[in-house]
Amino acid sequence: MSRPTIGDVAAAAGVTKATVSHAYSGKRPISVATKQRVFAAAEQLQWVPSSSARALATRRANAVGIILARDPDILASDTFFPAFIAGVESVLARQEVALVMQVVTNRTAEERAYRAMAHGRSDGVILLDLHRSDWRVGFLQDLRIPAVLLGAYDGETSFSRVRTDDATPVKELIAHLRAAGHERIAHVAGPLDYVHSYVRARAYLEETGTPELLREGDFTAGSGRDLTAELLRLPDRPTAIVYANDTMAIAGYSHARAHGLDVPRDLAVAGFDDDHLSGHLSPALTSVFTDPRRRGEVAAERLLADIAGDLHREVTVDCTRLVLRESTAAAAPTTARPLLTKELP
Amino acid sequence: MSRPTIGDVAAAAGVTKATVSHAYSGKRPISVATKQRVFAAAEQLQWVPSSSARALATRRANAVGIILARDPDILASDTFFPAFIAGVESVLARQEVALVMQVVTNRTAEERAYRAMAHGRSDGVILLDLHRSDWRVGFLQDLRIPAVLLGAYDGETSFSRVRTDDATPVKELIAHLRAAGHERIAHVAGPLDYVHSYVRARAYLEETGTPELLREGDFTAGSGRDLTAELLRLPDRPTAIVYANDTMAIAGYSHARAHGLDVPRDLAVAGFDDDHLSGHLSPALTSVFTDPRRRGEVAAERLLADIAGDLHREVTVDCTRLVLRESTAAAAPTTARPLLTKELP
DNA sequence: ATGAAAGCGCTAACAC
DNA sequence: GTGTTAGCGCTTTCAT
Repeated sequence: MSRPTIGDVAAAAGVTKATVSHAYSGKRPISVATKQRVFAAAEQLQWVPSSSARALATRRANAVGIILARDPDILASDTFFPAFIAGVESVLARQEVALVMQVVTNRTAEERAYRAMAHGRSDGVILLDLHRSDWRVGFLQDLRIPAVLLGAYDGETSFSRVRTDDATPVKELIAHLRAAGHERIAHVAGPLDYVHSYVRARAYLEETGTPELLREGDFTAGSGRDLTAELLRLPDRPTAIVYANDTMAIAGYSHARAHGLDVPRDLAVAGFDDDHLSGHLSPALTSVFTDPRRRGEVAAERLLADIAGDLHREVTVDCTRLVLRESTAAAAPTTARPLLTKELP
Repeated sequence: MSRPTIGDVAAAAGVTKATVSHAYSGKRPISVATKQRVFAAAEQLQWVPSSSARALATRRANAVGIILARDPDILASDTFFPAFIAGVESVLARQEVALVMQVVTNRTAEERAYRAMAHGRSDGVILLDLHRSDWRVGFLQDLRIPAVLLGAYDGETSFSRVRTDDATPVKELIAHLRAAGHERIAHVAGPLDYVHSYVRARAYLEETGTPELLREGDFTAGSGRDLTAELLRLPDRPTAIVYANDTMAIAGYSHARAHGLDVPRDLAVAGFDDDHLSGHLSPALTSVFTDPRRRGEVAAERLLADIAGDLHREVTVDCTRLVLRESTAAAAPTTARPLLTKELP
């Protein structure tokens, strides 16, 4: 006995396949009596419509896709991702839409994956990690598949965008540090071809006007450590550093402390994205909560709307929030303490 | 112009659909010349086979599923999950198999989701978060869909299992603490109906024989804090606590420190799962690295093998590793310092 | 209110 | 080595 099909249910209920189909979809009136017979038969046979057959017939996969062109290692330590997915899923679950994920490692595979998404695997995709000039935007437009872009993508596009204001919290952070007396404030950015990194870095520059204190990292702990070391070796070293994520911030302040600096007394430190452990570090890390979960919800809602035909809208999610903690608590030193002078707190 | 189909390619290449199909699948010999014409036509039309049509015809979705019955909030702060997915994906990517994820919030939705997986959405599923007696095992057996169980599920099943030895690192940890002089060692477990929590707790009991120092948490920071408070209020309080995950451990030691205890001098603390920030806390947290990435790879490989017909095997992944750090570094106190006596380190 | 039949785009017997 | 012809299990006209 193989899996029951709609034909089996129809036979059992003494009707045709069309009736069974309509009993469920409600796309035409079915008498209560037969409806009941159909449901009973389906229940009894444990029938579930085949999603691939339905997908073929309706040209709807009832799935949306996310393709990640990240190194699996980076994915593994990413704090943004699971929360974002959780948000996406909480919306998709309501409509019984599935999420199809694919991680790819090169451009060819990525194109093929997007093509597959457009050709039956999914009804639309969410684009993450946008580059300032992102080939995927034009590519997907050619593929004519609905897409939602996460982030402040500035290029030409008619896709829906879900943006957040990353600039404001950076500026607030700097204002906060300034108010505490800091004058030399550095920024360790993420890769600057990412729009989100770029926006944060630009906000930093607009607010401070000190490009000589800007460094481009890659979100890994290693780059956080190395660039911190570089900044602290500067003749006129910064007394505060704002990092583009918490991982780099932690690695950075660990380095500073290992070299005798006290955080926040000798060096104030702030991260970005508010990792769930950041409040538990010691000193607790000032960060910017960006509500990835909520952004996932909004992106999913926006995509479903696009798929349903309500096209091309722009949504701004107001969800970033500065979380001030000990790592930026103290007043800035009047003179920067020298590095490499080991001393106990 | 709509999306090109295999028929369009066939027409353009001057052959039939079957030839196009076979040119790609290699399931029957096609002359080099026509093969080239076919590929050229496909390339020119940008044709990609429709995955839903193929799925219907072959009864293969070329996808595997993971269904999570977790609260989205828990998912969002889970350190295991992204790394595991990364591992799964790195294997699936090679075969161009997609990963279909669904998060469900109740049993009905969960059953429906598994049924959909079995009926065209996927070719097999990976079961996470196994309970000691898990209804899904029988359910999926009835559905006759390949499945791989992650963890030391002991119930009756013919599904493949990917197990790890969680007991040994717990015992090693306790031995380590004992060697440092600790005599009262407590354990804050995860929910005991989860097999992995249960196995760890049982190992703890076998090694210590002190059920009075065992508490059942739920992996959240809140439960870590509350149960730590409870343990520290004990007349003869523990001098060391082993937690079932890092989040509870952090919350626990933060609580202890807020009440005047020094970690590790007054209380040694160890976590489990080695969150990527745990090495950067201060004191750095002793934990057990469980290589979720590798387990994801093995689970995916095992599932693909099951799908391919190589059924029902049991794989043990030897990947857990004790990571000793400062939080368990110091010698145990000869007498436990009292709680609530605020004092500076 | 229901039935009959024609696809959706592919694969797989079965021919030759 | 290639063409022909049925399906896969649904949805959706077109009838009645």
